[in-house]
Amino acid sequence: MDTEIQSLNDATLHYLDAIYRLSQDGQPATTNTIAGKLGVTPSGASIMLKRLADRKLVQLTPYKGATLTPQGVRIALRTIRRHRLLEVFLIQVMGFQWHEVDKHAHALETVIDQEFEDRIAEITGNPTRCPHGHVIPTRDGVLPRVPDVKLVSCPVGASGVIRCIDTDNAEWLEYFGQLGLMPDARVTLKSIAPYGGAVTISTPHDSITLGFELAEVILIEPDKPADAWVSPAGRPHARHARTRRAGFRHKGS
Amino acid sequence: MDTEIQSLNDATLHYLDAIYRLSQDGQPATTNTIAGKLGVTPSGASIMLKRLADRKLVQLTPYKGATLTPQGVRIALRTIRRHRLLEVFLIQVMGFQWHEVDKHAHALETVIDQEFEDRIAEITGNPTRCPHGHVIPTRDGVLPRVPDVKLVSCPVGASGVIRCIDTDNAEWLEYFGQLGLMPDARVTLKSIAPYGGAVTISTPHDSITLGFELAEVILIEPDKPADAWVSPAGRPHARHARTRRAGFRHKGS
DNA sequence: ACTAAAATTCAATACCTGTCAAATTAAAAA
DNA sequence: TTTTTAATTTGACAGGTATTGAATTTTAGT
Repeated sequence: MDTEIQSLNDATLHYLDAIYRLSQDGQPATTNTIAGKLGVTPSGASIMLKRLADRKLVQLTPYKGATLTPQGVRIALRTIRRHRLLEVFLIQVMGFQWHEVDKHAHALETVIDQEFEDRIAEITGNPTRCPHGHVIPTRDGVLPRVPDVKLVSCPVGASGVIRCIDTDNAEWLEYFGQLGLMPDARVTLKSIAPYGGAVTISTPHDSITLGFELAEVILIEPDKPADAWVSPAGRPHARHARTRRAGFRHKGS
Repeated sequence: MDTEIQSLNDATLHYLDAIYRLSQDGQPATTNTIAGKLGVTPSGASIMLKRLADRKLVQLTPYKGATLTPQGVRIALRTIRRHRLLEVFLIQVMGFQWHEVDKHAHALETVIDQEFEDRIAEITGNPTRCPHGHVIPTRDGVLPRVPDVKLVSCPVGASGVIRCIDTDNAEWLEYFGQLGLMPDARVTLKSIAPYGGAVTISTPHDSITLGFELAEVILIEPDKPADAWVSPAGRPHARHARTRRAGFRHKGS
């Protein structure tokens, strides 16, 4: 009610956007990663973080990192909604390719207003996901939960439907596009070489091998819920990798 | 070659845009009018003008006014092209109304890049005029000449086709829209009350009376070229009101 | 030509976002 | 625990755009 998005400028919105995405894993966003994502020096980011904290948009613990306040989250989700709606629009209406839209959406997301956002949403048919599969926050600022899991955290043999290619790297996206690895594609995980090695996937047409780093950004909705997966020893896998550092533990119990 | 548009920021582009349009009548744009158009104080505009002059984008004569350098013109025309293409796009593709588009185009014109401009041009079919009828500069920076003349500078009885409603006042535009006074409408000038009084116009359907200030923004392409008009005394009218202050002289000789 | 009014510029200052280099704090290694 | 390394913050400063209010120049009126 107090701080409204119209009164904030590009820089602020981009910071909030970045912080939101970097802290989605539960960990606060660090000064360094924020600076990296925004292309400024850590000093610059540090100064700006303090300013945002003064404005009660972020919760800052010096030397530890930043999280958004509820205010900050609201604004970040608004910007993220605009970004993702724009991406849909840019592909659907303007004929851009999916690896081109992020940069344009980034430039536009901070200058469009509510009227424009609403118009885009209407024209594109109120989509719930962006072209890469990220969930679009609703108009009233809710980010719906989805059952997406990392392909590489599924057991070998698992199959499902790609829901999201979770990267903003245009080159990677172009490559994924060429391979047909995009939302709605069916995939089966064939093998993962140990210690971050190559990942082999099959689609109805192909067998594809990717580096681990690349494969890691593929999110799927598995045919069987994660709960049903059973490890060789007969124990169910942990549902989320969130609370622990890695998705897999290679040592028993 | 030297100063490229990508390296310039919003403020600079908006200034160049404003100066271009204010100096289109041949007179340099004054500090005051620039400030007024941009919503800043004259002091602010003055400072900025000096900065633009340092960058060789404007030709500044202190206390007299500013004109764009060829560099400045190039950039202004680029921005104006983007603005007007965006206006077409906003109506044609996004369904906005013609009195709404100026503000959105203004916000967007400085953030889109060449690729985006080209895409819009293509989608909208490379229009030559914006929805209000202003000529769109070509991609290589040429503003085509058109035979538009002020309706109120035509002799009573003249008729023609509206080519441009030359204002960015949203309320006026909405009103003109309601009256059907927009590009392509046929009109005949019925009367002009002297000393800036009411102007009466007829369309195929209506007879409309407007205040002089409002009527002044209507530009038409007359059925007969201006050269053919003959004043009561038998001498042809001046072709352009440019070199003199007013379109009309009420005193003889 | 002289004065009053209007337009313009200047001076001092502010805000925002950034930089670099130095100081500080936290985390990791020995 | 001490030392080394990495991450973060601070300080000093810059660039860009604005403000207000005072000084100046131009224009218009008598």
